[in-house]
Amino acid sequence: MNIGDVARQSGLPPKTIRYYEDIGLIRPQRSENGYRSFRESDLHKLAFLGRARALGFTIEDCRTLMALYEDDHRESAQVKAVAEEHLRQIDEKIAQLQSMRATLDTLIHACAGDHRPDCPILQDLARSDANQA
Amino acid sequence: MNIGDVARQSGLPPKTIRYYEDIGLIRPQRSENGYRSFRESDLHKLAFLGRARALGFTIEDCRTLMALYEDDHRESAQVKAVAEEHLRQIDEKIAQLQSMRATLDTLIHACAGDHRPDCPILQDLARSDANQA
DNA sequence: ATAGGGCTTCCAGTCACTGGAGGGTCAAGG
DNA sequence: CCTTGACCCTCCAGTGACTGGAAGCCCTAT
Repeated sequence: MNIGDVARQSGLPPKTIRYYEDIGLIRPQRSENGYRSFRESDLHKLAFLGRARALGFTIEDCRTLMALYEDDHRESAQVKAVAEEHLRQIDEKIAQLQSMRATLDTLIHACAGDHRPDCPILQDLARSDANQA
Repeated sequence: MNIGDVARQSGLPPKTIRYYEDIGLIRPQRSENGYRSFRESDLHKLAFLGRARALGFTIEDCRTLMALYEDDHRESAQVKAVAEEHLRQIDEKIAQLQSMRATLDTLIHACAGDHRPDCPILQDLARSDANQA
């Protein structure tokens, strides 16, 4: 399979697939003409990577998860630990975003949004106390 | 005021302040020794920027918001539009994260997390259907 | 022979900083 | 007067995970 085929089948752009080879996540063979030649196992790995990335795992997490996947002597606790740490980080980010969202929503509702210059949003951003939240 | 003073007062690292000058968000004067010399108005702007960034606005949004802040003929509708667009993006991101979170949480709960290799998390990542969600 | 599509590599850019090297400035203490 | 330490300066490179584009080769069909 050429890169275009695996791109279609894995849903990943060719650029991304080349990048994954660059950073050593996959090692496709080469045809005589220099084209990358992907086996089923490469496609499988790319699909794995695509799904792990879709769950928000970092590339380094993906590397770890793939290594665990290919390690017959893994313990599921190792996988779970990676996933739990990631979940914690997601929760943190969600909390951050929700806090921003709450402030922003309040400000937006306080703003008339008309032709006049008076604006509570700008007033809040420009307020002179030191509170960064 | 030197950069250290404004850093302490604004809560922004000196590096960030220099960066903001680089990209034209502020224009502090210079002392004879070459040091940046910040006026109250610079400090005010930096505080404004810090708060806008804390609400998740991009640098380009900050630029727009600062311009509006300094424009006596602004209409609050312009500010509100920027804020509303940003809110939409935050909501999108929250939704994405919550969807990841849900999947991840399910997988984590399905995983024993013991010394055995069997792991529903890896099984899911390696499943052979094309569903990327 | 040429046109098109696909493939290759390499370089640069994204976003918003952050770290570090290498060096100048200033006030205080010995 | 010298040194120490805390400042400050610029410039370059790196972060994460790609993405865009240029320049050029390969392959098939007309």
